[in-house]
Amino acid sequence: MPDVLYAAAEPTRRRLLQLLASGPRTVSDLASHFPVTRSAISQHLGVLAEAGLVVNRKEGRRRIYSVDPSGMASLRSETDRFWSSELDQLVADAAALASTIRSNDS
Amino acid sequence: MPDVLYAAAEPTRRRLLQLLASGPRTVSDLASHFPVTRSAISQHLGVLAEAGLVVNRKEGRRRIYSVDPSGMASLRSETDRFWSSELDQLVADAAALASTIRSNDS
DNA sequence: ACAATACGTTAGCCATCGCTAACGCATTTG
DNA sequence: CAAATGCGTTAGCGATGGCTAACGTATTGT
Repeated sequence: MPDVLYAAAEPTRRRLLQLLASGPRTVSDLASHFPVTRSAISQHLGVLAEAGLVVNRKEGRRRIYSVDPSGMASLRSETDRFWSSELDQLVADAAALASTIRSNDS
Repeated sequence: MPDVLYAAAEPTRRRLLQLLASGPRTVSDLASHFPVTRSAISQHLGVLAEAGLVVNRKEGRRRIYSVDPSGMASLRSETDRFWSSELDQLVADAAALASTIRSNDS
């Protein structure tokens, strides 16, 4: 049970999840959006599946991947747990300060 | 300019950011919360600094690290950009389905 | 049956990562 | 002044990561 956040952090896998957000896709379809081999995409999908973020069903000779909502929910909760109230506060203060600076532009 | 999300994903660095959320801390103070060497922590802090997530000021012979609010804000925006409306919808549906199942418990 | 398609799997390469051990540099303390 | 403290830096090691090339396996089309 690998760390979902760690699995989702890799740039290629992030894009894969975003592509799958619009609906189920085949491996070749997904691979066509990347400069790397289909094999590489297949391995990335394997990592995502192992982390519980995607599932796949076989349909004829194609394998169709889709997002696993429950896995994504646990990813969501883990990121929410990271953004503690203190961190949120810091970010909010930074945003307020930035807008103050902007309003001082000459 | 390394990928902020990738830099923040590493477990030790995540905890470092959470520790720093409660306020500025010295390197030794931070290192005391981990099973690894102070050198390792120092290098992790270097990665976080390079990603713009933390800053440090020298105070006597101690170096005090704190969260860089603007860097954390960009991390925040990048995670928000990841959670597209489609992904949010999937997670929300999963939560609704889960509660439906729970209410069917015997 | 045979070729083509849509995959997964594996070996192997090279880069990166996290880490420790050892050292060096400034700063404070005695 | 010398010793101690608080750090950064570096070399080097083992492990992991992402990738390609090559091959194996179902499944479909002709």
